[in-house]
Amino acid sequence: MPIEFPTDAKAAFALQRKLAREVRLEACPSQVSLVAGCDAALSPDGREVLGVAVLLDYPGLHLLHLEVCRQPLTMPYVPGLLSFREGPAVLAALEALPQRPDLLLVDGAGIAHPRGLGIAAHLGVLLDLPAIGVAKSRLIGEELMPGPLRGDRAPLQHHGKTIGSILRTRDGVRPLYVSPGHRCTIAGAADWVLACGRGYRLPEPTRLADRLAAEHKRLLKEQGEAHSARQLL
DNA sequence: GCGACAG
DNA sequence: ATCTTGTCGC
Repeated sequence: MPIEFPTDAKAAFALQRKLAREVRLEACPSQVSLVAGCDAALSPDGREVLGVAVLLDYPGLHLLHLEVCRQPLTMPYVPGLLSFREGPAVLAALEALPQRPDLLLVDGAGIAHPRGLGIAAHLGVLLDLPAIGVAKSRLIGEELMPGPLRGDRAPLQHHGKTIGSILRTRDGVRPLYVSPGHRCTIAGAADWVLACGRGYRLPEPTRLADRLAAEHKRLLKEQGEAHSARQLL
């Protein structure tokens, strides 16, 4: 049974507080040759979650492998409980990768979360992999703006504590909210996100996972429409 | 009670 | 996330 992802909100809260204690903020890996990225999308009918995991080489950042896993949607979107909605499908995709990555970049928050366990931290702990949360918008923390140039960063603080970085990954473009997920430091997380960048706002791992998730969803939609058309003829 | 709120 | 066209700027 998927004890990792209870459907009940009470159980989910309790599990987050428990797993948050297992998060380790240590030095990020120095030797990285494989980087993974993950994201999710909804199936065309909105009843399933498409978990997507990609494996890239480093520092080349070329796509080596793509894995897509479909799981039934069991939870509505509730801020703070995202991992219980997308986690099952994304975890399955990550576990299906042919090799274990040295680092994982996740579309979503790391420890910059109400209970310290955003989806990047949740997945990082479950897989015991160095993980980084790369969010496109803020979940918690003060909205301090970094400088306008790529690489500029401002501390993401909450209740006086720094929990991540607001990082500018492209000149003059909206910053990303980066926080460590597991086995990584706050500074190291931002450094790795920049190191995995290829000129776009999103670092390659999550950018590819993002794009391929949308691509796969579109394919499913076309297949569904073709099937419906045949039924009519 | 009133706002805020990853994807 | 998802619904959606054109449009301003490098």
